[in-house]
Amino acid sequence: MEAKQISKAVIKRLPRYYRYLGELLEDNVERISSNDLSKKMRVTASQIRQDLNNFGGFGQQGYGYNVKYLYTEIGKILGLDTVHPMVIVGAGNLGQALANYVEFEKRGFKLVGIFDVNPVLEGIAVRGIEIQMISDLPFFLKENNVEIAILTLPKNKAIDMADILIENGIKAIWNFAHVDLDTPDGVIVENVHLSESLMTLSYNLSQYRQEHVDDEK
Amino acid sequence: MEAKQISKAVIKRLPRYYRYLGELLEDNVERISSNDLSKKMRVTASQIRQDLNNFGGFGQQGYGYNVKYLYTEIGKILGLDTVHPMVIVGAGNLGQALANYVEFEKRGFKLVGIFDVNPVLEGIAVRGIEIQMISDLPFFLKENNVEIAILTLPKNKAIDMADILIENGIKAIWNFAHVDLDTPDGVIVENVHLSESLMTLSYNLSQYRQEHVDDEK
DNA sequence: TAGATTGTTAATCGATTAACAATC
DNA sequence: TAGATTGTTAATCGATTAACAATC
Repeated sequence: MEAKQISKAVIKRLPRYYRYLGELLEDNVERISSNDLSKKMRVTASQIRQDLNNFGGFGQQGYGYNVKYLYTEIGKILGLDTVHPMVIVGAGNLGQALANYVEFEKRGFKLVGIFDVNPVLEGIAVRGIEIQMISDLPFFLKENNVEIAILTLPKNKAIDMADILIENGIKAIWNFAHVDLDTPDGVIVENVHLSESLMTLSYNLSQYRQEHVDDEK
Repeated sequence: MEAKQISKAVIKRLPRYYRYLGELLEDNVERISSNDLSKKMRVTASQIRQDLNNFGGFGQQGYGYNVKYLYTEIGKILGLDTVHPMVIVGAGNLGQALANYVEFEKRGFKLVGIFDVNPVLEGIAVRGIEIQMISDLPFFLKENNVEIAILTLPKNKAIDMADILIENGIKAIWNFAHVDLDTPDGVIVENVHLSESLMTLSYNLSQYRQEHVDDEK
């Protein structure tokens, strides 16, 4: 099974390739060279060729890459060729907003359940899906073969909930809580730390201003 | 003004240090060594010391780092010691969810306005702030000295809106639209590409399953 | 003073870019 | 066949880790 380990940096770039190829496909572009793509994406052509060759030779000398083919192949690599049932755990503002994100469905991420710890929310429907209590979770996850959980609970509740999710067979947590979850081998965590992203923005803003103090008259 | 350029990797780690130090502070921990912090954060002590020394010598030999002092200093570096008025542009589900994120206010990010292009939304209040139309934006931004815009419009509208924002003095865009914005020098973009994050999760999930096919009986 | 721990230099590791032979 | 462009090796660049002298 020993596939050559692919670096995280490469993986993080794959969805962006996928997005650009999707746009080219919509524009009915049939083929593209690494050089042309590199100009669009503002990366080096060398990087594109290196990245893609981690997964196989998708191109053809003298021709470039077939857009449709490459798009499909990257989709497969990203696991977008199968349907992933998902649940949202935490039906607050963010949880509800994500529940309404129809984009995900297009990529095979199918929301099948929404859960919360707050009894007040029980039975309220979000995009046609009724919010359930955590007590119903174990049965529901098994019944629906759910592997992905979106965790949008506040941080104090998120840690315990992660344990419950893992106990009940969840294999991947998309974590929006401001904590680092500690999970066993075989359970993946992908963090979206919004406040950290905003702080990075803030740093860059302050930084730029400091560097250009002299510019002002 | 020529400060040594600090790498993006370091910047991305700063908010995480800030978060851990904040937690230590809450737990009334007075000092911590790079070694102890490294165990908590699961990074090397060497990296912590290297990272911090980009900004100055915050520690003391034989003692370690004073938690409160270091927390404050990193806060300053991140620009959290000043108030940043912000507007949300795009009052859909995600925009409204972010509007309700009180966490941000604690860090100095103050939501002052919400805008949308859809006339139906005009006047509706989200957390006490009435949604305004884009026509009111130029005056509002100047009046309130707004430098940060949260862009939560669909991608087809986001590009034009970014131009409008920049024309009206916005210096930083927190971009949730699935496009790469093209901005002039001096305007910062921080992307939150949710679908790309979810695809990364999907890749890792598929990958792990493939690598462990043999494990199943 | 002795022990602890930083700040910083040097060594290693990994990722990006450049170059070019292979080949469509 | 000639031109274009990939796949891939080699060179460069940057980031991480290790080591240790400086110093509290």
